[in-house]
Amino acid sequence: MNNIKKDNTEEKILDAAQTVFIRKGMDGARMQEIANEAGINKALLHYYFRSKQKLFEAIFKQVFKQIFPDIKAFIHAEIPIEKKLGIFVEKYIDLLMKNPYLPSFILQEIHRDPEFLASVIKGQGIDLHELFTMLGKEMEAGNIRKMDPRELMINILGLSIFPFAAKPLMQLIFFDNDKKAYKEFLKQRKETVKDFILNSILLKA
Amino acid sequence: MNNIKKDNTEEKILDAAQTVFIRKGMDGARMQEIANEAGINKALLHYYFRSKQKLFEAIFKQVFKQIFPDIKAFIHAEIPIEKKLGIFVEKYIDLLMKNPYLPSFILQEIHRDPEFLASVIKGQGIDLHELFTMLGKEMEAGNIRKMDPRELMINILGLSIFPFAAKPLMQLIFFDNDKKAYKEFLKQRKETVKDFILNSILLKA
DNA sequence: GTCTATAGATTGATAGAC
DNA sequence: GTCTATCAATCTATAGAC
Repeated sequence: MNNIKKDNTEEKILDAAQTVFIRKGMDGARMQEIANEAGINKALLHYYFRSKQKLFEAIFKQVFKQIFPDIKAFIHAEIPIEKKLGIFVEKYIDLLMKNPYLPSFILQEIHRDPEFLASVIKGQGIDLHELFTMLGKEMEAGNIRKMDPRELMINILGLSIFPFAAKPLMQLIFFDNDKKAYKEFLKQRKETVKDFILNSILLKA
Repeated sequence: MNNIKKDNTEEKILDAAQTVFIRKGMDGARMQEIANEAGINKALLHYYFRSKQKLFEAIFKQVFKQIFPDIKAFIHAEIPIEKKLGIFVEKYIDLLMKNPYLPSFILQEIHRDPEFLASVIKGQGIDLHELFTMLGKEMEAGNIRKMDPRELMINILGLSIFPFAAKPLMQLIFFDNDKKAYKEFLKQRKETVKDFILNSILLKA
């Protein structure tokens, strides 16, 4: 009963709005284009969602949840730290390969309306305390190099996200605009990013 | 004679346009706002630059040059590779600290109009061949771990750029929205990013 | 609930005086 | 070169019929 794709109007609008907003951003998106994408009329958008702003906020919240993968599940898993980090990187890059336009959309909107971003984050109750203490323990135990855990997290995110956020530019200057080659490169990064990080932080016995 | 700030109208327009376009992007920027910022009238914008599009293109080209620092100067310098990479990272992060909104602006626009991006890059004649062969030689000589030089470059760029591109989000979730603390964090990254990279790629003798 | 038609507001661009 | 006034196009939002 769960996998049956709803094809009621509200669902169609949400799907269409997500597509258009991610591609064009809040400023660039047009209600007409969203209506076309949904195969309905412009007025219906305002019937279901009061305004462009409200529709956008619904989409942003929905999309934003996706960039916080389910990390709690494996923070306390009984596996070595290098496995944990490896799984995180793989899951994250997998997510980005399925939604390659997500990073640039988020990066754009967090600058456009930081106050709204703050309200969304508050509403999500994101808690990174557990993550940091877990990393701290691994450093104390001498398993990984001692460093600011926030630095480590931002490095992991940067290495994973940047090639997607900057795709058109990187593809152009480093891969001669060869789409296939760049896609292959991104796929391989599930391994190379993992190696790059572990080579840097793992303390060789 | 060189440091005298031109205060003719064209210069004022270019300065104002850069400020507004970087803050709002092409779609979000308004000609009225640029005119206000420049302290002149809207009609004058169209007198100097024919259209919003032409004005934007002038700004983009101008801004884009800044993200390609003068690397040729030190590619062939007679210093060890770890020094070279260190200098590159430091220079790049310095540049970003002076222009913190540059990354998000570029990332936004390369997605919005990739064809224009391609024309700009062609016009700049960017050549990375020398850089790659230099890195290749260092790998052959056993000074750094063997890897795809494009991968190494993208990792360096990602580690340097991402914390600026994602500033509002990172500052919020990792630093409790403490502006000062995040700025200090970014400053320290001139060292920590360098360490993170060298720890990963340097082959210990 | 869904549509057509249109109002109301914003904005890029131009005309014309000085 | 610079300004005021205004046009023309675009876009969000609403009114009203079905």
